[in-house]
Parts: sequence; structure tokens; C-alpha cells
Amino acid sequence: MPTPHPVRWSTWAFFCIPYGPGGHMELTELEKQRVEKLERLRANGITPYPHRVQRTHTIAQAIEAFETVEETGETPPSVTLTGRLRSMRGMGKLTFAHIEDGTGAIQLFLRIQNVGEKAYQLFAQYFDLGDFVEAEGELMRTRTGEISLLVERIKILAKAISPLPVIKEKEINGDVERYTSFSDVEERYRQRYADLASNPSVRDIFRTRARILQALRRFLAQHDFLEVETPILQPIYGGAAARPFVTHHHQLHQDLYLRVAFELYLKRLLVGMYDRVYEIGHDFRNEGVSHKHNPEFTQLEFYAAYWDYHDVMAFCEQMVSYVAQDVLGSPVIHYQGHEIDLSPPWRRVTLRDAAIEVTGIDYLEYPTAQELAPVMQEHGLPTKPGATWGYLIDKGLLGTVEPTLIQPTFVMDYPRDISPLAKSKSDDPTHVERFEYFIGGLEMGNAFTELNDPFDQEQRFLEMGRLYAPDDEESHPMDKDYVRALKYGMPPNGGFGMGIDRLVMLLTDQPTIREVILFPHLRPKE
RNA sequence: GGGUCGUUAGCUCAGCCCGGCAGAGCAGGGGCCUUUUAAGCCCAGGGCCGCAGGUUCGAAUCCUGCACGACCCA
Repeated sequence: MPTPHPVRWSTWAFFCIPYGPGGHMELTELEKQRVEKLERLRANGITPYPHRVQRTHTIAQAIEAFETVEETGETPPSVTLTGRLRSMRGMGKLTFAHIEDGTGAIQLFLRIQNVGEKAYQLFAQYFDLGDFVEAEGELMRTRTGEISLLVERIKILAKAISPLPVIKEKEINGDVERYTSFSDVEERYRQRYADLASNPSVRDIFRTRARILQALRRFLAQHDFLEVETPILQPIYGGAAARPFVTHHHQLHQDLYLRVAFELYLKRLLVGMYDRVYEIGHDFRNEGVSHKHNPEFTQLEFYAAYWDYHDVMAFCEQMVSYVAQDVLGSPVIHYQGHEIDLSPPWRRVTLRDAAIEVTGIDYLEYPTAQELAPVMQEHGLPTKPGATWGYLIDKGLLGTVEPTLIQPTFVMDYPRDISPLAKSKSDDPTHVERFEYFIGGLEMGNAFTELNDPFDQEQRFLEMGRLYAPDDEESHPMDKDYVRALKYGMPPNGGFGMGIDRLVMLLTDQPTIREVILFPHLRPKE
């Protein structure tokens, strides 16, 4: 017996809920006025939400076409354009308006003598800012020289009931002065659709974001990387020191974790004889939110057989500067007042040297947590009771160094106990071949020469279990299947992770991660 | 987790210090207007002042708590 599907139920509900004005929507005064206009349109035999559209040109195409015929002296073309009404300046029997589509904006020039008295009255009385319209006519220039559509016919395509925030701006000597805006940060995120609809600069951020992802994929493809997809729902999480989200599969009676990293699955693929794989997708970390952290964020990870972390560094600096060049036209970027040159080679410094440079503390002189913690406290650096040596170095020392790393910097060679998946340095078993890299004071990513010795790997998982309690957020549970994979043999390889949101912040000069995520996580309002 | 600041009309904000009728611009409504572009002019309207409590004859304003947000610190 099939269970009733929720969609069925809502179809049923659809017939029970009174539809249209007087239904269950709560309307403001302004919205009620617009519903009234919508009803008046219907009363005049006009459907406010028609099915089909006749567009001959995008606005950008129309402007280009007009500029072409202006040069050749041909007759301007008759076009049908569509877009959202952005401004209206009614002057009695004449109205100027602007419409905007995804490609640009153009002025409409409506005269009663062209569109006819009835149509003009309907437009003037019942069309509002925010409505989508279709307008047909001939392109021309007004007396002030602005390319405009002299409208012969105008039709509503979709009525907007809620008023969009109106942004008025004036150009003064090339500078745009904005008279009002939609700027309440919280409301912009909660109603991102209204934010995007009224703030073109916000739309630009996400166009740039898309181009960054395209450039990354192109660069990786050019270097023979295969894009793959691995599970988001995982029975055992791993690959990063992070607290996971837990969910549950009802039929299988199985708890599942949303992945905190792709790492362990991607490296299984190297066992399976793919030499170079990468994945771009979401990681989920059940941690605090901040201007640099969203619980769900976009990550790039790649693994390349026969590389070590030096090869990964060389590839990383090439890739990031390629993306900047492709998207911004230059490897030199400007982030929050800093000029940053992404051209290779980037500075390489060991974690130890970086820590000495910034904090004055050589952590090798204090080889245990018991010795290091008091020294850090003397220097006014944060510590945590019960923290391991590696944790103190990572959070306390590196955390202090991080904001100073404005120009791109590889910080190399990390303590072993916070790096359970990286290969030890052959001349120093207390450290591993690992780097993190920093740009603009932001941690951009993490990489290592990957550990491929199954016995060492099993040992590391066991160490993590001893060092950290199972519910500790730094804990790293044993993944027996991953160890089993390593027993079949995994080629030596270099692995790499990068926070895409942070890269987008950098290349769009945004101070917070929420500005580069379309729908960032927010607390429920009530 | 701590500190600072904020939440007033659809949007952007003033009013708060020093308690006394709830304000402006834009948007919206009515009127005039056939080359405007922040169009203009005239008229009228629009509010749970985030929520709850307290002080007071009287609270948007002072006090306390809470919610949400921003920034800084941890």
C-alpha cells in the first residue's frame, strides 16, 4: 500500500484554502492596494500572470542593435522587450519608465498617442514598480540623448504584490550617489531575493563567484584532474577536526553524519587507480558562525598521485593566480584596503619560524603542553585547559600569526598530533609534511603529503582516540574501511583543500562570508 | 562566552542626552502636467516605536530582562 505523498496532500489542501485576495496571506496596506489593482486588471479582461511571452531582444541586444543602425543610418528596428519596471515618471499623457532584465536596463517612452488611451490609462493606474512587463515599439533617442523604447504596446507579464525596496541614485561626475537603499544586513539575507532584485552589486558578487568556479574547474581539467562526487551522508565522518551534524536514516535505522571533509573518500579513489581527482561541494561543520564561518560551506579538495606537498604548493600558487587573472584580469588584487600580489612564488615559512617571528616563542623549546601553556599565557596568548601540545600551537600560536599573513604565505610543517592523515617528516617524527596557506589574513586551505602507510594510519587513528575524548570536537574516529583501502596500496600523493567561499571573499573584496553565500545560515527570528 | 552599538512607516533614517500630540525623504493614494531621469507642484493617508516587565500623573525616550542583528574581544 503506497503511503500518501506530501505533494498529494498539498494538492488537496490547495482546493481547501481560499485562493487569491482574501486568502491566508497577510497583506500590508501597500500590498492590498496592489491586489486591488490586480483585480482591476482582471476586470478589464487582462490576466496579470499570463503564460507566454514574446521577446525579440534582450535589453543589451536591443541597445547594441540600435547603436549599430545609428551608425549605418538604417531604420531603427521594432523590438519587443521584457523586464521589471524599475522607475516611473508620469507626466500626464506621457510617462517615462525604466525596465530591467538580466542584461541591463532601458528607458521606456510611453505616449498616449502611441499606445492608445485605454492602454495608457491601464498602465498609468494599475502598473507598479516591480511588475514584469512586455513592451513593443521602436528604438529611438530622447531629447536628452538616452536610448529609449517608444512604446506602441505594453502588457503585464507578472504583477508584483510586495513593493521592492526602491533604490534611487544620481550620477554626479561619474560618482553614483545613492539616495536610499535596501541595506539592513539581516533582512537582506532573510529575503535574499529582494536583496538581489534591488542591489545590482550583490548580483555581481554571485556572477563573479560562478566565474571563479568555472576558472577553477577549467584549470583542474587542463591538468588532467577528474571531477568526482563522493557521499555527503557518511556512516563515519573524517578528514578534518570538526564536529559533525548527525542525521538518521529511518528505514535502515542508521545514524549518518553530514561530511566534514571529502578527504577519506577521495583518497580511496587513488587506491582505485585514478591519478588525479577533485571534488567541489559542501562540507558541514557543527561549529560557531562568524564572519569567516558558515555551518555549510563550499570546499575544493584534490589529490594527485606521485606529488608531495612541495608539488601541491607549486600547483596551488599557479591555480590561485590563474583564477585571479581570469576573473579580475590581474594577479594583483585589493582586499579590505590591502594590495595583495598572488603571482607565484609565494612566501614559504615553517610554522615554527612564523610563530617565532610573530610571538617570539620557539615552541620546540617547550616540547610538551605542560611547558608550552604557561609560556603562552605569559605572552598573553589564549590557551585551553587540557589542550594538547599541537592544539596549543595550532590555535594559540598560529591563531596569532594568521591575521598578520596578508600576502600569500605557505605555513609549513605542523605538529604530528593535530595532523593524523599527513605523512611524518622523514627527519623529524614529531612533525608532518603539511601546510596551510593564508591570504589577506584569512586561512584559505590546508594540504599535506598524504599518509599512505596503513599501519601508521591505524596507529594515528588510535592516537587520536587516546588524545581526545570521543565527543571532543577535535576527535577523529577510526575509519576501518579507509585503513582497509590503504592495505591494497595507495600511491604516494599530495592532497589539498581550499575554502571556496573565502576565495570568493578575497576576489570580491567582501569582509564577511555571508556576503558571498546566497542563503547564509541565520537564526530563526522568533 | 564577554563587551559595545543597534532594532521607530514598505525602504533609508531623525526624534532618545533633558519623559509631555509619532517625524522626514523615497515608495504608495487623489489631483495637475506630452522629452523626464532623485522629474516637478498641490492635497490627503500610512506606526504593536523589536518583545515583556518596571519607574512615573504621563515612556519611542529612563531602568531591568529577553529575542534578533552588527562590530570588537575570547
